[in-house]
Amino acid sequence: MKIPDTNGLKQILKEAGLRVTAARLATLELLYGASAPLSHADVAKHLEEFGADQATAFRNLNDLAGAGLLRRTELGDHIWRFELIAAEDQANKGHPHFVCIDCGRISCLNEIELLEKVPKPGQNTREITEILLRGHCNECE
Amino acid sequence: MKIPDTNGLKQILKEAGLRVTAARLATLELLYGASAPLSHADVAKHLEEFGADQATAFRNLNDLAGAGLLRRTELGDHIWRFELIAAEDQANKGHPHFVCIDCGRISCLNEIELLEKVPKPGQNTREITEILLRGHCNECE
DNA sequence: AGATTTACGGCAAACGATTTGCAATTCGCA
DNA sequence: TGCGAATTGCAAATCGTTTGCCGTAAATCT
Repeated sequence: MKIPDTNGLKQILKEAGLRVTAARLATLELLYGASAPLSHADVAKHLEEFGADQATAFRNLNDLAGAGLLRRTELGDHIWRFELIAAEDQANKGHPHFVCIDCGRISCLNEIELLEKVPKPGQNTREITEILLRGHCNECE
Repeated sequence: MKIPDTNGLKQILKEAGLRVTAARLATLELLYGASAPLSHADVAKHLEEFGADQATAFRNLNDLAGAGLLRRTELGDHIWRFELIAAEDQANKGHPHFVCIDCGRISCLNEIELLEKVPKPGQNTREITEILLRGHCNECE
């Protein structure tokens, strides 16, 4: 994903009706560089290097999610994770996630065929909002 | 679902390698009568009438789930819920599950095409062991 | 640029859900 | 019936997350 420069990030925040602060810029920047959803703890740890507090991380993530910039998901391990809602992603519902049941790492899948395959409503399913796959990742032998 | 009598429940516990205790029998009985997954709190409240402790409820649910009698799910509200794994379900495991994030009910999908589509290992995924879909079911308007 | 308004950040304490340590009790088996 | 291991009760600890309070900084207006 293309990472906007600082001015771009400021723009994004302003358009969302949020004030531009160092913590928020750092949060957005981190998320733009991430390849999978990040937990509150991930972001908080990163922000601590800037002297920012856990509570700030939590509040900002929730604010950003509330403003529609982030998606807040729960992948089955009782930890909220946040990921940018990419422009091309806003149109559809989001991509499948993969959880490694050994190391817990989360990754994003972009297999479009899968997305198109699944959401057809069945006899029980009216609307599918999330696809989650579990298994073993390549790094856990 | 047909509810086994007390002897049947004892049998189930023994076969799972668990000791038969009053708390476990009450837990199983409650779950057999439930029409949707129950939370720890639901079960704990029920067990308190028998003088049993919260911790016992929690431990038993996890033990039963570990023994393969219950399924532990997360509906997106950060509360674990437990549901009996039906006999016919235990036999053919490996099919995708669908969780209604409104009522919590879990249904089994048997769309083979999906199964074949997904498990091809990607750059992160070595082996996929579970497919979980979340969304709204037809009965929750 | 300076004053004003108000959102935001820092810190610590509160919170609910879940887990754990430990001693006392109960279960299953010989 | 008695012993050893599994289970329980109780309280305290832990985890992820939220909140209150007050000082600070960002946006707006002049």
